[in-house]
Amino acid sequence: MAKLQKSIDKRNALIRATINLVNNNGFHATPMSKIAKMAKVSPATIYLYFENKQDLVNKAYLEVKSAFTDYAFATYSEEMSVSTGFEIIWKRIADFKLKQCEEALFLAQCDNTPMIDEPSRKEGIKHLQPLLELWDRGKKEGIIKPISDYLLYAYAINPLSFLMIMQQRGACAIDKMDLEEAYRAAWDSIKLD
Amino acid sequence: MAKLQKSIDKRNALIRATINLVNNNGFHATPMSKIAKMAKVSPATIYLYFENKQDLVNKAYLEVKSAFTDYAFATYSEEMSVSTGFEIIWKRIADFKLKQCEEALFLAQCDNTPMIDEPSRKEGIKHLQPLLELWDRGKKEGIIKPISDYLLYAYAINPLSFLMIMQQRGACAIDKMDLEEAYRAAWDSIKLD
DNA sequence: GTATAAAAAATGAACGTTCATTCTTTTTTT
DNA sequence: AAAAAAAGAATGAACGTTCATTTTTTATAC
Repeated sequence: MAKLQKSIDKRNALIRATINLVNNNGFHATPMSKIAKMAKVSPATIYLYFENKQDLVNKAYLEVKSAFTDYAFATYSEEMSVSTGFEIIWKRIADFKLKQCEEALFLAQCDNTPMIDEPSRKEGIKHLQPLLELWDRGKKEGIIKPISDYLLYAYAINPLSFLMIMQQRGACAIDKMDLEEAYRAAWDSIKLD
Repeated sequence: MAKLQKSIDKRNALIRATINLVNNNGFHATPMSKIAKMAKVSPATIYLYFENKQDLVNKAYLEVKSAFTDYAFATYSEEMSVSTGFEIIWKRIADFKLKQCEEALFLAQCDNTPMIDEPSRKEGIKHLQPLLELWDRGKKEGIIKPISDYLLYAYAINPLSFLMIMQQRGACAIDKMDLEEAYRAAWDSIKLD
């Protein structure tokens, strides 16, 4: 137990260090030596936990993505109405993106650069399935616009990524009012009529 | 003339090569030697045109950003009504983002990573001034929601970046109908009432 | 509990490679 | 023939990864 515990701590420290450094410097400007230093570990030790640098960043991506979607769907259940379900999910996503900025910023960087390899990227997308199913249901019930998931995502979810980045850079502060407003805009842009 | 012409050609070739390679590999995974090769130039020659690699990518960013905003505002004039002006600008932005994918993708990557240094990033933002002024006017006239420019941008413009990236990755194809729909959603989410 | 040996985990130094940049020479332009 | 532009080769630093050892943990015997 003690042994396993310790290993998990180190693994977590490595992932956290990776996220932090990649956020500030980008993937290729983050040397393994710095990751090791921040995680208080020898560079060689990283290779006991991960195959190589690419594997480290892929795993970091997938873990953060999982944490994100787990959080997003934690209070949602398929019995909810489409509009309630969407509101619940949207607000959880907003919460995550604006409060767990470090993780959210890392995901944004992963999604906007060639940093993550294609298989891991594909794997990451799968985690959004519950949202896509909700949208499908909404389309069948005539509540949500019959347009592609990409368009729905672009209108309703993606604006949150932009706001998160701006807030993270200190360009603006998003308050509760803003979020209420943003939620309404999101719902208005995907609901039918 | 011949000499100057030749120089500008080489400079352009270097910028284009940078954009292309950075899009596919990221900034730090794009060696000067490859940029030189793609531009059909010796690595040493790059340093006759740019101070160093950072300078090269900063200048590439600023030039693409200029091209983008020039295109966005080319058919807009301040005499137009707020709603007409917005429609004109929005559709030009959409046009640029979805047709000049290479440039647009490069900008997205610059805006979402620590690749560009802070002064150049600040400089790049200035180019959006006409849009911000239009929004100011709209707010004063009671046509546009009295919320921060960041929120307006997040709702109305940023979704286009997401769609561009998805289309570029081959995940989806955006057609004229989609764009008409997206425009309406954009306007609905920022207009007052 | 304590001593001991085998196994596992962790380390710092070293290796080979790659890269941004510079240097020296050659080619082109004036 | 002088000056400017361009080139390829060279340089030194930084990087990802591996190697040879050392330290820590685990398992076993008393």
